[in-house]
This record gives sequence, C-alpha cells and structure tokens, in this order.
Amino acid sequence: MSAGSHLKRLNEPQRRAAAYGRPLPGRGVHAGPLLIVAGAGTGKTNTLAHRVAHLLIHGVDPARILMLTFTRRAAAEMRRRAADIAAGALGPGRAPGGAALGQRLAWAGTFHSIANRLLRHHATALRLDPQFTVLDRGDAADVLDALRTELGLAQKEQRFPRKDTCLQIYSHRVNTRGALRATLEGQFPWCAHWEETLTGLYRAYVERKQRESLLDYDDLLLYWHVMMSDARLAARIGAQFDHVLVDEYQDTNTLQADILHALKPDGAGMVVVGDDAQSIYSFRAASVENILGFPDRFTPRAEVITLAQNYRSTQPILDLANAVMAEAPRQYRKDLHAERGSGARPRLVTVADLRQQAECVCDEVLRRREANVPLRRQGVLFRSSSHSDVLEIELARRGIPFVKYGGLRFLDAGHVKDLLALLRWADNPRNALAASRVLQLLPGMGPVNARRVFERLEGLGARLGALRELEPPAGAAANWPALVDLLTELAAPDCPWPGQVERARLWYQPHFERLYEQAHTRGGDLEQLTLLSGQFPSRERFLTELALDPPAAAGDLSGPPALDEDYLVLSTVHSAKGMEWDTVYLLNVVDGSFPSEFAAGRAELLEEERRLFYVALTRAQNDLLLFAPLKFFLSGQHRHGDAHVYGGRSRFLTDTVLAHLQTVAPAVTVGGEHSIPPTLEPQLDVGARLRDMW
DNA sequence: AGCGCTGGCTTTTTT
DNA sequence: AGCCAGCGCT
Repeated sequence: MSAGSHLKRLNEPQRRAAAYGRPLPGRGVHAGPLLIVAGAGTGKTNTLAHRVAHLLIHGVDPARILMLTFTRRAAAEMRRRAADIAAGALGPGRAPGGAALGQRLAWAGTFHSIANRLLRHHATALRLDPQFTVLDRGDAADVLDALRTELGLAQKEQRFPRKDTCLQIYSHRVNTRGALRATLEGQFPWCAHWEETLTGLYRAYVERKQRESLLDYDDLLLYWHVMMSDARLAARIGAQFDHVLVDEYQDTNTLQADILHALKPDGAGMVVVGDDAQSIYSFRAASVENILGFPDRFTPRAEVITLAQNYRSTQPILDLANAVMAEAPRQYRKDLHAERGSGARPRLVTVADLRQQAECVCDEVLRRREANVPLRRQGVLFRSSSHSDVLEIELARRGIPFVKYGGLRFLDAGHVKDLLALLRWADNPRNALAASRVLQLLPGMGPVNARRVFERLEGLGARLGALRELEPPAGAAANWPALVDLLTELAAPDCPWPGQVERARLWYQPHFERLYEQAHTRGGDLEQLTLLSGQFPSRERFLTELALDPPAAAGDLSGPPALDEDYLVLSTVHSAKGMEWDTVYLLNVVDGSFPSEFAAGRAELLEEERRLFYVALTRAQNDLLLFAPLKFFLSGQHRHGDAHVYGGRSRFLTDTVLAHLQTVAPAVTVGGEHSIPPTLEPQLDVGARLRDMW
C-alpha cells in the first residue's frame, strides 16, 4: 500500500490538514500547531478522523494521542472512525483490528471526562481524595441551596437569586477566569447588588466541597488547570501525549484554552478544529476569541487551513444559510459551496398557532416516511426545550416514536436523584447532600433531624456501620431499622456491584410510591437505571460516568425506543451540533423565540442567536422547513401571566433572506374551530400534466 | 420539628 | 408551570 493512499478520499485542503507535519519513519509525525477552520458540513469529523488514522499509520502510539471533544458521543464516533480508517489502510495482520485499535485510543473524551481521569490518577499529588464524588449540575445547585439556607440568605426583604442562578454565576466566573463583578455586570445585571453576599456563599461552597470530597463540573477543569500551573506536573502530563487534537474549538472557554496551552506551550502536535460561525455557547463562558486568537498564541504562528467545500446540503439550503450569515456585522466570511448541487428551495410555512404547527410537522413527517425517508433521517429542531411540548403530545397521539435531546434530563427527576443519593452516600459517607436526601425519605425526618443524624455519624468517624449505634428521632423510628440494614449492606466492601441498585430499589419502592404522584409512569426510569448500572464495573465508575454523561432523555410515555427501531429526533439547536438529517423542521421561527427574547437589546447575544439559527439551517441535507406560527401561546414567566402573543416575523428573515425561501400561505381557518393545514407539496401544474398526456 | 398549603416571582441554551 | 418563602396546624 502506497504512502498516503488512506487520504485519497479527501479533498486537497482536507488532505493537507490530515497529513500536516513531517513523518518520522516508523516513529510518528512531527508537527507544529495547526488550526483547521471548518465550515458547517465540510467534513470536519472525517478530516479529524483521517488525521488520527494518519498518525496511527505512521507509528504514533494510540495511548499518546489526546483527543478532546465536546460530547461523549463525538468521542466515541471519532474513535470508531479513526480506527476503521487506520485498520483499513494498514491491512490485516499489520495492526490490531479496528475495534481493538479504537480501544487503544484511550484518551479520547470530553474535557471533563479526561480531567476526571487525570485527577484520579494524580490525586495524591494534589491532596485530593482519589475517591472524590463528581457532582452533576442538580447536585451542585443543591449544595449551594443548603448553604444559602444555612447562611440565612433566604431573607425577607429582598429575594436572593435562586439556586440555579447562583450556580450559573459561579460557573461563568470560574470558566472565564475573570472577576465576579464582570460576570455579574455582563451576564446577570439583575443580581449585581448581591456581589458581596454571593462571594461569601461561594467561599462557603468551595470549603464545603473540599471537606466532603466533592467536585463539580467546573472543579474538574479548575483542578486540572491548577495542576498545569505546577511546572513539574505540567511537564509530566504534557510529556504523556505527542498529539493533542481538539474538536469544536470555537466553544472552548478561557479555562480550557489555558489548560491546552500549558499542556503544549510550543504547540507541538496540537491541532484544533472549529468554526467561528458556529460559536453558540457563550452562556457557558465559551469565548470565540480562543479560535480567532489561536494562531497568534504561538511563535512561529500556527498554520491555518480552511475547509469550505460543503458535502452535506444542497445549494439552495446553503444559499439561505450564507444569506443569514452575510448580515452578521462582524464575521469571517466563508461562503459555503455545495458539492451536491441543486435541490428544493427551503420553505417558510406560516401556520395559525402551535397546535397547527404540530399537526403540520406530523403530516410532513409521515408523508416523507411514506416516500422512504425513515424517521431517523428527519429531525425537528427548536430554540428552547419547551418549544416541542405541543408537538410531543401530537406525536404521542399519532403513535410516532421519537427521542428528545436537550432539556429536562434524566438526572433532574426527583425519584432518580433519590435512588442515586442512596448509592452516593454508600460510596462517600461524608457526602452530606446525599445523606440529607436519603434520610429525609423517611416520614418524620425533616432537615433538622437529618442534619443531627449526620453530625452524630461524623462524630463516630463517618462510617455507615455506626448508624446502628444511633437513636433515630421518634417520628422516624418505624422505618429506621430497614434503612440502617440497607446502608450497612451497601457500604460493606464485599457487597456485589450490579446487585446494589436492585437492592436499593427494593427498599425505596414503598417510599417512591408514597412520595410521587404518578409512581407507575415514572417507575420506568428506575428500571432503566438498574439496567444501566449493569454496564459499569463498579459503583464508583457508575456514579461518575452517569454524572459526566447522563442519558439524554427522561423516561416518558413510551420510554426510549430500542436502538434498531426507527424514531424521529427532537432536539434543541444546541444539542443538534454536529448532527445532520435529510429533512429538518425548525419550529417557532418567530421573533422572541428565534431569536430568543432574552437576546433582544444586546448586540453580542443577538449575534449568537444568529449563529444558532445558522447552525440549525445547516443541519439539513435535502429539505428544510421553517415554521412560523402567527399566534403564540406563552405560559408563565411573563409579567402578565399566560397570554397569547402575536409574534412578529423573526428579525433574521429580512427581505434578502426571504428571497431564498419559498413561502407557503397561512392556512384557512374554517368555523373558528378546525383549521386546515396548508398544502406543502410542491404546487402541481395540473394543466401541464394534462397537456403532457397527449 | 415536620409537613402541607398559599401566594408572589420567574431569564433560553449544557459539559 | 415550577420555585421558594412564609404561615398555620399537627
């Protein structure tokens, strides 16, 4: 096999990117820093996978490649594809098969999961308990909530920010590496006068986490960052990897960029990929400056390769997307060019209301399925999670299976938290949050009693076995022995692993039924948790991986469809990053919803909304339908309570942009009750058909 | 101290 | 619709 034949299927810039650097015969590849600016659908993942394969083929040890992705799913995909390409190029006998090779790409993962591994490995050097517990977002917020109450911040005079807001502020400040004041003024102006109080709260938060061996998402990065500021540790970790590849670089934040820089100060072996036009995570402190400033962070400057040849969408879809971006005041112009040629013009469908929107989407989805576009080749996208509520009901009514990405998570459900708290407490007896949650499952046990029990237990050395020596509060005595039995059992070092969830569930069941209204519909989640636990080797791994990569959807009407079944995908635009569908339906293209009303009045936020819109449009391969309901029902949250709003046309749909859309007339409303969905099929020229017959 | 109820207030997107 | 503080009854 000739050198480079594995790159034959790439175009010229892709090939340059994949093969960047100088091969050292049999010993790897020597390369300086490289930025790949990859427009939507330009084969970014493919190029990166070929880059990894190229490295493997030239003898780079897979264990010395660090591959950082935005999601777990992206990491798995990258591992699989790179291994396949490399295995194919090396041929049988010269290398382990694709699957084995993929296994050996052990350092492919999200920033957070890689941080987790590094920290557990170097825990002792950091004076960190290697058994630390990873807090998911909800748990982190609950810790803050407990502290907020303890510090007496729930005062009468003025409402203190709610726990989720407190966490968001904290997180933003940590990830930008800026001052709290800057975060408050820039992102949370309505909380600015709480600056001092918040500082006190966060100080307590940090102390509490340290005392209880808890790390939240941000801590994973922070500890990693601190680790990299120690010259010896940084050198050791940097020397562990010859190549560092980073996907979705436009959505990294300052903290992450600094970690990378410390890892490879001269940029050796560093390749980052991204698209400034798809930067959509500023609320998570992502900074576009990272990608824009990347080349200049090194001497000599990093090389830049741009990919603009689009393989995903038809030209009319790209024309629309390009037209939207052309109106951005500040941008790095790269007009995408379609490899695939012409196709149907995207459509703007005006519907009367959300109900009609849902009906229309269902009709169109089914019509396409009849035309051999399976459900899984069709995706429904929306700005915020609740925008699909009405559609979900309609889908369920018609028996169309779907999976929803984004929005309410599995881990947010109370009963899932309860069961996990049992396991977490068993795993880390110092975890006060888990303890408090578990104890309060008992009737007669409130916050005060739970706290007393926990404190007395700490006095006895924080061993769960010591629970037996404690006297329970009278009101909770009846259920006390069973709980003590359970915890003693779970905490025993020889307690068999997958069985523990089953065991905990058995104890939990009666409490579950007492505490939750629709216990029967929600029971599936617990079942799913039990099944999931079997896939992990230990309790610690299960709890950590679950926090780092929670299942996408909460169990609902039908539960998650089996993987081989056909199902429609519903997704927030954020969660749709990197995905593509034959047909894309974008809901609620109405001002206030797209762009979100919260972005109004702030130019940078509005620009991010535009990029978000752009991401949504460029997910489509062949067909793109935008829906614009005339009447919009808003629930809650709004000054005047629930209301119908007649939303204006989205400000992104300017005349220039509209010129790239085929608009479909509003539906006719009959009798005020039933509305007829508009015909979406291409207009038939009946006359021509009849003439053609002869 | 626990627990259920009332009423005022509410900032989208997620590793 | 859901969070959160406060009240009143047990």
